[in-house]
Amino acid sequence: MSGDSDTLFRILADPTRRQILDLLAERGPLTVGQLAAEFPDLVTSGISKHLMSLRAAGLVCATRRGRQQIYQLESDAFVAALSPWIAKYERYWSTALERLRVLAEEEPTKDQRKSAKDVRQRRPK
Amino acid sequence: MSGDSDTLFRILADPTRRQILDLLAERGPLTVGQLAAEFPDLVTSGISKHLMSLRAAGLVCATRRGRQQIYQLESDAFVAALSPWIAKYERYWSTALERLRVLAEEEPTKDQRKSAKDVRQRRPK
DNA sequence: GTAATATATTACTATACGGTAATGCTTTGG
DNA sequence: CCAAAGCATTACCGTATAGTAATATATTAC
Repeated sequence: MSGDSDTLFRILADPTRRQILDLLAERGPLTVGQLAAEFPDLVTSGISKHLMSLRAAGLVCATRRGRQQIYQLESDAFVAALSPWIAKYERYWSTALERLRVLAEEEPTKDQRKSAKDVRQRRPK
Repeated sequence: MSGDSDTLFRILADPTRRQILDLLAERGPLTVGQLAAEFPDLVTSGISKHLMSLRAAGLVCATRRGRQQIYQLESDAFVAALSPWIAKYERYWSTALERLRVLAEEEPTKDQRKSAKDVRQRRPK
């Protein structure tokens, strides 16, 4: 059932791992050293451990070149792993699916969100 | 940066919280007791704590009716919180976005993906 | 009024997990 | 061959957190 979602979301829970996925997604295949260079506060072996987790989850794959490993996003598996979960909320997404492209073309750095708290549903007595 | 994604994915990391979101998404507003009834292995106060977390994250909201609280999905905030992250992988999704609807229109409950043409009558040996 | 129901809160425990340091294993370079 | 580079693996530690039990608070029922 959701047995696979468990590992997926456990993997995605860590910000370092998410950032690794981000880097691989936007910059293509990278070695462990190149990835570790993006995390000055972390030790290389820590990055390696994260990469092993991502690899075990099938979200990335690696090919050796000499003494270095080149990691890259397993985009198909990545999408395939998340799609079923997202599909469960399809009716909520559907209105936003078109906005997704718009949102991607606007600057994604700024994070201004309007408060959705004011839409309080009132219950008829 | 990704400061808000951190809390979001930390919330989604727990399978119980994800299931709560699922229930609210597919069955509409529910009370704490109704939700707790879906988790026989857990104590009600545990569910209440999860609901507090979800509430603090803005993913659900609650309205009181007498002595019971009715929780419901904050679908707008939910979509708004996830969209920026999903948008980062937009080019990987784009090929799958159309498949999302197809995937949602197939029965999402059953997870048998074997071809139905081989299902013929079983013959005892 | 009192008792029972429905939820929230607190204190506590156990486990999981991210991080580091140390070590090991290949591969490249001299 | 020897040393260094690049990465993986192990052992260990600190902390975050999911779970429970107990208690608290508010509302309905009697």
